[in-house]
Amino acid sequence: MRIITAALDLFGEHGVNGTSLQMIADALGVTKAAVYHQYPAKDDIVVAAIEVELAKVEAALDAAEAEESPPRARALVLAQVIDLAVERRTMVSAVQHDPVVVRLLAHHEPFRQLMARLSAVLTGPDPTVDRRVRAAMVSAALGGAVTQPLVADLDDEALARHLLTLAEQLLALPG
Amino acid sequence: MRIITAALDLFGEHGVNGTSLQMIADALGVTKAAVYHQYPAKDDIVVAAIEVELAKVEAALDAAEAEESPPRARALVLAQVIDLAVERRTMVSAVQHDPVVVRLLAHHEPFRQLMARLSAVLTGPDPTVDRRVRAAMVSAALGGAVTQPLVADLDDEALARHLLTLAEQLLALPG
DNA sequence: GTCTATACGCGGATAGAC
DNA sequence: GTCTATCCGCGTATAGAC
Repeated sequence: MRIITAALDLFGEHGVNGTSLQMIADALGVTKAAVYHQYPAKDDIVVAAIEVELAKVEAALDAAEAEESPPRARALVLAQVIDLAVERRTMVSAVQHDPVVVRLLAHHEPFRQLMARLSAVLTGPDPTVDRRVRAAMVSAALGGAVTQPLVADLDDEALARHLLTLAEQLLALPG
Repeated sequence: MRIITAALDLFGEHGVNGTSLQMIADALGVTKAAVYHQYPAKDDIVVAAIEVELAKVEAALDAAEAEESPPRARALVLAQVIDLAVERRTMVSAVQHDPVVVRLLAHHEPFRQLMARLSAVLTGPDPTVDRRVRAAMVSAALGGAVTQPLVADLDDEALARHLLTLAEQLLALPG
């Protein structure tokens, strides 16, 4: 678990390919071999790290899907996901687009289903093309906006508040 | 120039760290040494590749900044940038968040100025916090949304049209 | 669980011939 | 401009002792 924490920080800063097992071991003050004892291969560390983060998204989805009203479900998920992204700005944005992560996730069925659930909540029950593009934009914007220099000076609370308002506004369909 | 083209494709697929000079050389059907003859180091290839792409953004900015009306300038830039992003979906999204690229761009003054100009056009002459968050979201959304599975089935023209409408909507300030 | 030691390949990079 | 050949370091991974 300490390995996962250290790995996520390093992945965020250097990317997965840019993070060696030596770096992870150094961050923990142990040797590479000690790390290998817990995870037989580097990919296993990556998968475990992603799972930890996605578990939080899954919890948010579970709560949201218990809601009756789609707009209310959407609001719940947005608030949670935004908090997660804002809290760990660098890591979320970097890992989300990392080619290694993308490849692992594309082949990982549980993750694909999770993303499908997230998309469904964001688009609502009637996923027109317009709503799908909106949902895609919001997904990308939440993960990506948090690292923009433009908003680097905003504290977490303020950034999260603005993002939530604007994401809601973009998803609401006065189009 | 062929090197840059090949490199950009590979960077998009594997990330910068995941792309070796051997891969680039193989893609061109030459040896590593031949590549080194034109670019003394890998970083030089990365910088050159980024410059090629950013030159297109710069051209759009030049045209836009000649406009009198800020909203009209914004619309011009948006249309251009969206076309660029949609046209080369994978590459733009991957390279934009690549840790190596991010680090190079953070230390490269011409790049920083270009990004500042882009931000200025997106926020308009009065960059309130609200407008800055909107601009950050749009920046992130344009580069990131194009690779979302949600919109993978849309053709370039349709995706670009929707993105432009929604980006405009998000930037317009009925907030 | 953690260590030392080591294998093996591939990474970036260079020298020098054609 | 492109080649062959080579250097060196670091990457992942394993073996085996404590």
